[in-house]
Amino acid sequence: MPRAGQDRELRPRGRRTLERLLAAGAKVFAARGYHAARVDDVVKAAKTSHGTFYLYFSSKEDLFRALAIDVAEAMVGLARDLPPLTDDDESFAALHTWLERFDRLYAQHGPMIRSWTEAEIVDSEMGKIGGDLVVQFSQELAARLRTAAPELDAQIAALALVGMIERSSYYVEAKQIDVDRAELVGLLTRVVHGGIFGAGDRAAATPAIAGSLESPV
Amino acid sequence: MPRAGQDRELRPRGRRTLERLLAAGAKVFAARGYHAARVDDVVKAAKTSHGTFYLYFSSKEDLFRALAIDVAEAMVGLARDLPPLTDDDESFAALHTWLERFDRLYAQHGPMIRSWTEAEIVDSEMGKIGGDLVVQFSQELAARLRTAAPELDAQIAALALVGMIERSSYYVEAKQIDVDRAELVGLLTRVVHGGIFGAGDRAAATPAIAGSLESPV
Amino acid sequence: MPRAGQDRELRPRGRRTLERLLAAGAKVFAARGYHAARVDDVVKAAKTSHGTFYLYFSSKEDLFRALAIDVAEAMVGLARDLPPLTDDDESFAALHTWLERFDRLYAQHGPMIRSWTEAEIVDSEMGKIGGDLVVQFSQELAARLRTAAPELDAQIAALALVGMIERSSYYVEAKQIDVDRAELVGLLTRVVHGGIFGAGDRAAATPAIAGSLESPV
Amino acid sequence: MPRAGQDRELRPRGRRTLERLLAAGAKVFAARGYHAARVDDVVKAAKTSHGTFYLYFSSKEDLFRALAIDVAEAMVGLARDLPPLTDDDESFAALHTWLERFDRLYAQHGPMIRSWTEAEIVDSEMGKIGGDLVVQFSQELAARLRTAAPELDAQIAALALVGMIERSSYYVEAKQIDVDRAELVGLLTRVVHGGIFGAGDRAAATPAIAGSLESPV
DNA sequence: TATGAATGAGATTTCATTCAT
DNA sequence: AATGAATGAAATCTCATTCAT
Repeated sequence: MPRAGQDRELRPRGRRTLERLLAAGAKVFAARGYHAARVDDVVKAAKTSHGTFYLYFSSKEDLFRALAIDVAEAMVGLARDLPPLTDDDESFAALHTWLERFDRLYAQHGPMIRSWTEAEIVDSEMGKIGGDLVVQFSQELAARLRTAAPELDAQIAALALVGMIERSSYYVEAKQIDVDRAELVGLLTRVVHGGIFGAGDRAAATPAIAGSLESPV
Repeated sequence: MPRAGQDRELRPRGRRTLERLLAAGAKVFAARGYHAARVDDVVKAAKTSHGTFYLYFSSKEDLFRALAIDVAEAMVGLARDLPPLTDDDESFAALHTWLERFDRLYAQHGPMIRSWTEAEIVDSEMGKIGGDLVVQFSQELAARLRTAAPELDAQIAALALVGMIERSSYYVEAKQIDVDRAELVGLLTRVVHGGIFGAGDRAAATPAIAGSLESPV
Repeated sequence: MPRAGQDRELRPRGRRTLERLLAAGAKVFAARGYHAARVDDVVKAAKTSHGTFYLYFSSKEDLFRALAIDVAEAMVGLARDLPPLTDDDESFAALHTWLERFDRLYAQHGPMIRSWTEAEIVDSEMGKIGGDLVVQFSQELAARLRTAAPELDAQIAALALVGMIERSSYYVEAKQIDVDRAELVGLLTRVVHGGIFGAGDRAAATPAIAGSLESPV
Repeated sequence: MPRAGQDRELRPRGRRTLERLLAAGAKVFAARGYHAARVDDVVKAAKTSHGTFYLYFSSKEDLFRALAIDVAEAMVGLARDLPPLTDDDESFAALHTWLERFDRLYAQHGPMIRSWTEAEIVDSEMGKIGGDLVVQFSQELAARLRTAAPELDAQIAALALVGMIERSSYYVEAKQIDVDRAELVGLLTRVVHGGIFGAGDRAAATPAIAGSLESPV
């Protein structure tokens, strides 16, 4: 019995069925999240049957993984295209353009990315692609930051900035707050740039601080 | 049967049981996440019975809500204490102190907040609490920003910064990345401050941008 | 520990509590039926506690039995008062008066009587009182019928008539059909009387019938 | 999951399973009554699984309803065949034949009807089906009565007679009393006929009656 | 290749009854 | 005599996965 896996040889009919299942999965996971998504929802949306589903995927998680990998690849590709960061108008414009691409990609894949967190799938195959998208993203950004703002801890700064970008898009996408996308991108560009190049050395202003963390709450 | 709700009159014994259940809930949700958490895990951790659980909470979700509201309240309280923002060392130090408090609170409630994100997608009411929290947070921040950086759209900027602060803590807490807490707080302070006061007007650098959003993907 | 039973010595306070529980039980069983009635409903209605309930009754069934016995006694008392039946106006009027009493009693105890069937409590103590109310009732009626209409099988006829009387009241009481009580009683009187004294011998009209019962459906 | 409802398209296998479940339901409800019947009993009797049960019925009540509707339909069909009633031997014989059919149908569905009574109290929709049945029955009878005995209130008389017929069968079926079926049918025929045509106008015998209803109990 | 049907472990929830004060 | 709290067996229902055709 040829078990699961969408990488086996497929004839045209099978290919179409696989496509339908993937599309249906994307739709259902986006609409209901990983846990609330029912295999039944997926097969109904794909106009096929349970039996067929398990012909193409070994489990619900397997389908999710297939979809997540696509998203991850698109996102990792984007991360690689992050422009070098310098304190001039050209770099600013390039960053802006890049954030626009991010925004569009997020608009497309946001729901899946959100389900991702929910799915909590820690898995080797997924790891191969990028373990965590955020890590990949922040590593790319960190590389740019190391030359752009050597006085910042590139690793942490990258993390913070990726968090900002992702969450802003998330809030907007989830419609928890209603703002204009173009404005958001414009603002993000300025704040990211400002955060990197406008973050002067205020060491003098925080002398006793490290210690205070150890003081009682 | 005296149905659910932890707001009915309680004797010492009942109060203790309630406390045990809340503590157990926090522990279990933190350890396994909302979906994987079983009422059975909770009652075992609280060393009580299923029946007793439903004496205090009408459902697993109800318990989660009770815990989430506690967290939300603590967080909203913190938001109110956000200091005014000006471009000087004093404000910088105040922001730093505030971010330390945020960090500690997040360290305390992080696991719950993570489960929250997970629960959110399925449950609308839960989403409302979470959404409200973000809104409250960003409104407080927006109020400070309006005077601090009038050239930024306060609403959006606040959203972005809240996203950054929250996500950074989230990533760290989720141990996806291992960084020193004090360093994170220091960096966040600098990037937030820099993002606000270092975000000069680069309008000239983005002339054709609005249009580009309308171009096909 | 002085277990259950409402027949133990009771001080004034205890007596009042018992009374409240009985009243509450009557109300709750009437409103929701035996199975849907919750001990909790009863103790709430009686403004007392679960613990107290089991001080007076050994179980939910025990309470039901206590109430059922009261009803049964009232009904059996009524059955004994059934007047002799003769084919004259005097007897007709007496029957009418008796059916009025039945109607009133049923209005009072109907809900409990209905729960009775539902409760399906077959029990020795209950048996002592009357096993089945219907049996007692129809026996009394059968005794009157034996002299009134010797050509009818008194046992069966009594059963049928009791069924008619009880069900009519039931339908009206359950408001499944809306009719005037006085009219119902008037009509029942006429039909019962007519059924007894107007049921001439039509043996000739049913010669081959007994056999037909054995023919296939 | 293809949710419940036995009206979806079914292949032979599914049809057989459905049949098995219906048969098992009838058996279990008959044997234990509505409340004491467990879904587990049903699936065991049908030699299938819980999961399968819920594939065909959304709940225990749903199964009961399906069975009840079958019974109701059979009964309503019978009601329609009620012969016209006139005061002669032919009509008497026709009524007798009809009551035989009723008796057979009741013998067949009696156990379900008994469970019905039990379920009715709790469930309103079920009550509606039961109520409807009585209404339909008595309406058919009332139509015949209007020409047969215009001096009786057809509506109420029909109700009373239906009550008698149904309850007699019920008592016998519930084995509360042991009588010969043929004799019961014979007697019912005579009493019904007598009740209709032998119920002379005794208005003179009940002058003060209406008022007496208003006197205190 | 496809499918409808079946499965059953496991999750949540209820509620009569008992406990401890 | 009274009570709030606790219990846990038992019931219903869900749904990812496998079976049989």
